[in-house]
Amino acid sequence: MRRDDGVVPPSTVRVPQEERTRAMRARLMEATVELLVERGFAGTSTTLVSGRAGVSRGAQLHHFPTKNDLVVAAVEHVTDVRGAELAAAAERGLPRGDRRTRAVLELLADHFTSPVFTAALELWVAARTDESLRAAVVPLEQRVGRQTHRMTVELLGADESRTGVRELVQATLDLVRGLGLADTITDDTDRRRRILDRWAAALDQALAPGSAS
Amino acid sequence: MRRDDGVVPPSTVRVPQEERTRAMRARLMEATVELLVERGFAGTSTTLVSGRAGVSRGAQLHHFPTKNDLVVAAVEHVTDVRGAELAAAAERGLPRGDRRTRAVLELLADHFTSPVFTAALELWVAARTDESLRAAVVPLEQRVGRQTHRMTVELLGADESRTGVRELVQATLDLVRGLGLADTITDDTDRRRRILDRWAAALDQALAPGSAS
DNA sequence: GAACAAACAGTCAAGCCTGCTTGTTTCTTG
DNA sequence: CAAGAAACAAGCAGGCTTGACTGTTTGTTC
Repeated sequence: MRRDDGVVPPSTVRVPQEERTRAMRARLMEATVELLVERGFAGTSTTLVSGRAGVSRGAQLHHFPTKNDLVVAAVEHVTDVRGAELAAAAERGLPRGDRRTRAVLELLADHFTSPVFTAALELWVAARTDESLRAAVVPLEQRVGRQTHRMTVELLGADESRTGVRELVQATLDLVRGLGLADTITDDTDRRRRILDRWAAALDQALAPGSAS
Repeated sequence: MRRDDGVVPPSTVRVPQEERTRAMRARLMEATVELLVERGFAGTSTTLVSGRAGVSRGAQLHHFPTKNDLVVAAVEHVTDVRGAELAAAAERGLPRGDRRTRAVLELLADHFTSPVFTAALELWVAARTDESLRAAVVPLEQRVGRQTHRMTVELLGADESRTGVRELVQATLDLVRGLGLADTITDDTDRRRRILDRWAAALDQALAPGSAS
């Protein structure tokens, strides 16, 4: 038996157990997302996850009794992380003038083509035909959806009190979701760029203070 | 051994073998789509398909040597059928005036929330992580995508020679794809209606002869 | 420092899925 | 009408996955 294989801190070092537990859960969830992206939901066996995370099978089953528990927790975890990253990126630098809308769309499109989206897609599709999974995914999705919507409204500086504005923002999010889906099996970057260019123009026109719905 | 269980024509009746073969393939493909919708890709075992189709396992393997062959053929089959239905529906009745755009969107949205879309979604997601499956799905998807695009342009009466029009049509299709995805785990009918109302307005404004990109 | 609880490691059995193999029926061709 | 080829039926074996079980180590509390 080797003691130190470079992954897990050797037990001779005193580390608070709570901290180790947290790290172990994090490794499990991250390994899960990686495998979700690489192999899809069905291809993500719990054995594979524990192997990649460097966590024993027993420990894994202790933290996440079932595969569904593990996968839902993993997607929720990375979604939160990614949401924070997105907010930070928006905070850092967004142009102020008429190029702002386009920049926001770029940010959203990046988000909806990231590994996080891919993992979430796998989860959605799996949840469609798995009752218990869906029960966990639907509320998660609603929460994340509302959050994303709120952020988009803010970034675009849209006035939701005007009729139709809310729907336009939602349409924008559904559009990037559709674009994200198209990008999963084919590299769609060029086409996406042109579409977003055009949609940014249409959006600016529709959101402009002067236009009526 | 029962002879006539009401599913397969009894062999005492003389039916051209070519016809029986065709019917058997059709039953297999239809059962595949049904199961794809009900249970997802991973849940669609070949045994289940042959059972539901009333076809022996040997016959199934004769027609479709692998699961991938079967699934791709099935989705292609229903896609063609559905495409024809859609064209027929468009042919029958579409308003002429300013409500035409909205009606076209309705048609598209119906298409992208139908069982056919669900089955195709399962196939896409599965193909993402299965090399051989993707090799078959990508060309199929391109063919269908181009066809849908062409039809949409025609139905909308859009002038693709103008810059940006092509991109708006594509955006519309990506939007309904995104809406279709959202509809798979939650009933999204009301929200979709409002979004499409608003999108139709934006589209009419952007496609109007007078507007510049 | 001793006892108790939680976390963890490794093994195992049951169940299922895929596709191959063997044997039978039906159609076609000379 | 006979023989060969194609289509079809059914069973089966190998491989994999899931989650449960048993025993050990680590941390906490009195």
